[in-house]
Amino acid sequence: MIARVSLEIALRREFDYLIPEELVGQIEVGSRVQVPFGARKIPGCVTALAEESAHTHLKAILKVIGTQSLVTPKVLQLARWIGEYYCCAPETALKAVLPEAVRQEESGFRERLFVRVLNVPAEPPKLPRRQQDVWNILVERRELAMTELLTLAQTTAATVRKLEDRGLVEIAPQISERDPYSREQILPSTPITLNPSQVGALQKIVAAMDARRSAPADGKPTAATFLLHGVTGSGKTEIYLQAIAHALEQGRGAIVLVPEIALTPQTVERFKARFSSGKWQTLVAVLHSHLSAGERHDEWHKIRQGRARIVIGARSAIFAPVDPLGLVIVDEEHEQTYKQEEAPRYHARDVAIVRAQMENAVVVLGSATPSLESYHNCKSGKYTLLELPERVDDQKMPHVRVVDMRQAAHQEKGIPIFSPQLKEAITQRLERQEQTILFLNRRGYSTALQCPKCGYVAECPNCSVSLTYHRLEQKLCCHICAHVAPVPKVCPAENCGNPAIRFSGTGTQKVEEAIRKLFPQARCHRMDADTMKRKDDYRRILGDFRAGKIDILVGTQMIAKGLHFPNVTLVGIIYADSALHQPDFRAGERTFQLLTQVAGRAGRGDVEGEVFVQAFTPFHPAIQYARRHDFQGFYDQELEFREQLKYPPAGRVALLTLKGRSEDKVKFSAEHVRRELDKLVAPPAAPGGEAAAAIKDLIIAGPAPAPLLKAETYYRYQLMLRTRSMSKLSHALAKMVAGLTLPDEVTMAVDIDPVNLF
DNA sequence: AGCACGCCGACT
DNA sequence: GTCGGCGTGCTC
Repeated sequence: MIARVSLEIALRREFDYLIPEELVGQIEVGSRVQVPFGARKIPGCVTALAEESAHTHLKAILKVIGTQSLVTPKVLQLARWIGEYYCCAPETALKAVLPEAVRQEESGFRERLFVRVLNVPAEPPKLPRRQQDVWNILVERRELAMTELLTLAQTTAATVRKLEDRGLVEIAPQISERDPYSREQILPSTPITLNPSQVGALQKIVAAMDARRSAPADGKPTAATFLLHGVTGSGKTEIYLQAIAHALEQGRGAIVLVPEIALTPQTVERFKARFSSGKWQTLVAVLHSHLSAGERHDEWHKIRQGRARIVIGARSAIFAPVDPLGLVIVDEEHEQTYKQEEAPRYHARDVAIVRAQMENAVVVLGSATPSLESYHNCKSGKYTLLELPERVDDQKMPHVRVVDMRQAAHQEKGIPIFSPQLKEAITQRLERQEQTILFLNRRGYSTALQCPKCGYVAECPNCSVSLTYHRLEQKLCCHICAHVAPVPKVCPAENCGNPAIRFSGTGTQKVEEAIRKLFPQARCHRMDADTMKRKDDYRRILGDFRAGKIDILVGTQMIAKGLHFPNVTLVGIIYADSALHQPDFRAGERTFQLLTQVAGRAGRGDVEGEVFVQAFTPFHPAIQYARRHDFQGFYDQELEFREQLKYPPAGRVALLTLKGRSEDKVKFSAEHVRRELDKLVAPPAAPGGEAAAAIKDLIIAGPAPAPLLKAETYYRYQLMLRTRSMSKLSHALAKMVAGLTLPDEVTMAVDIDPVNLF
């Protein structure tokens, strides 16, 4: 018997090995093995079994890693698709499919000593006092971990050993699963009655699940992707829960993807609560980056062993070995965090759809502000649109006022932080004891430090950005590479030395300070990456806010999502257009999404909410459509713009980024790549050879310096490709990459369907 | 990816 | 005469 093995080095080739006598039966497709490779020993994954090989002199597999095949054939197939579509080595794709904690042999299950009561004598045994204390606890608990027992009884292991000598208890090592949510109290919940539009949506999802369940295994899989478009507070989660219950009823499992920041204990609790008891009781596994390696290992194996049928997790949870898979939920499907920014550069939402298709499962994408791509796919009939037009509790949408900051700037000297209107609104809230959220997507105090005399600007030595001034820490920080520099007292430029260097631009620190000056009586708190250093900070501040101990919460992106505070009646967006004028075709879409999401924080109680959007371009469509809560209107006008320039969803984009320490070499290499790409449009007639198929609609832009030319000491040049058929381009790119020779110090990244153009 | 082999320049 | 540069090729 021969095994085909994909090694953990990106060779883009597989190698055949003999399966030694003693390992026959232990090795199957998906097993992880260690094989000899030249003089080295390399881990790999068995991708196929065969009777014979084209090669002679085969070496034998050295050993099997782990007790079970780790990659299921279905996930293996998915990894193959990722390698092909995202134009990366299949080995790179395969590596992404298993968490590091599972791949590492040593971080296995944790064994701990457990004490178990063997028999309770009819007569209570006569024991010395210490032993009696221990015995009393044991009789009540029957079995518990040694460490736990020792803390409870305030004694040492010797006392417990005495009980063992008496034959009353047994001390033995046992696998002890780490439970990252052991501290949370889970109160069981039951399904909530749905309103008519929720019922309609759920019925369609359930019907599709039934249809796919009965689809013949060898038949052509049918697509069943739903886009659940529901405003904030329209009850999407309840639909997810009831659809998952249906999957369990079918004997299948479910994967729930949420953006990393949404993986709060509250979210997880909601899913655990529903399935912690009752007819469809199952474990809910959780996978995200804040777990320890051990926790991740145990959560993953809960799924692999089939004990957990539901997985809730961030991006990579789409690879969870749920089998059979019935349903995949992608909540907040428009979120950028679903795109992995290193190879394999996959988009978890799109991988979800492909995986579901392979496994006859159903996908539900949920969002209040769907991506243009997904909405477009509904219009073209690829997905089915499900609308939840009203909030479940009959709350009104907040009233959004757009404030023209050009006028405010006229009235005061310089650019103000607060318009008179917003100031007035905050005053009112403080008087009425209601809460305010102020949003600004920029942390720090000032965005730049400049000398008014000579024009010097403090810049990062590693990146082409100016350094942000952090006032509390008295530091200049680079928000790209985290470089830190002291704050100069005088202008450091040669022959200048001007002591009057100035700060410009506003960050959250400055907003917080301004609030303290304007409203000294208000209790104000800031929430951004700088104040969220400790693990507990997030929960603590939100707890205080919920309890009414904070009047005004100032924050970045992280306060934009999913928070639900009934007493918040005012939301102020300090500079709504700060992201609008970036060189990215999605700038408008992002701004629309952000404004809608942030505005959704207001008025979730009895009082109608009010939102102030301060902007220098108040008539920009992204701002105006967000003001009117008009997604359809925004979609229509934005699509028109995308059509004109063949940007997604009208076309597909691939971004090639060349990177290196020498700008000249990077630029030269990029030009070389450009010439290679030109051949894809008009392939040179190869005499005798087959001419490669031309990609006639390919548009090549660049090479051009990346919007952020230098980042973390690397210069970057980019080429942007646009076409209607990405799979064709992907293939052609893979071929080109294989035949490409770049200087040692220059690397090229291929990003298919990029979301970040920096 | 890593490591061998191999073919030309500047050194003990 | 040898040490060492990194180009090319191979690993089942």
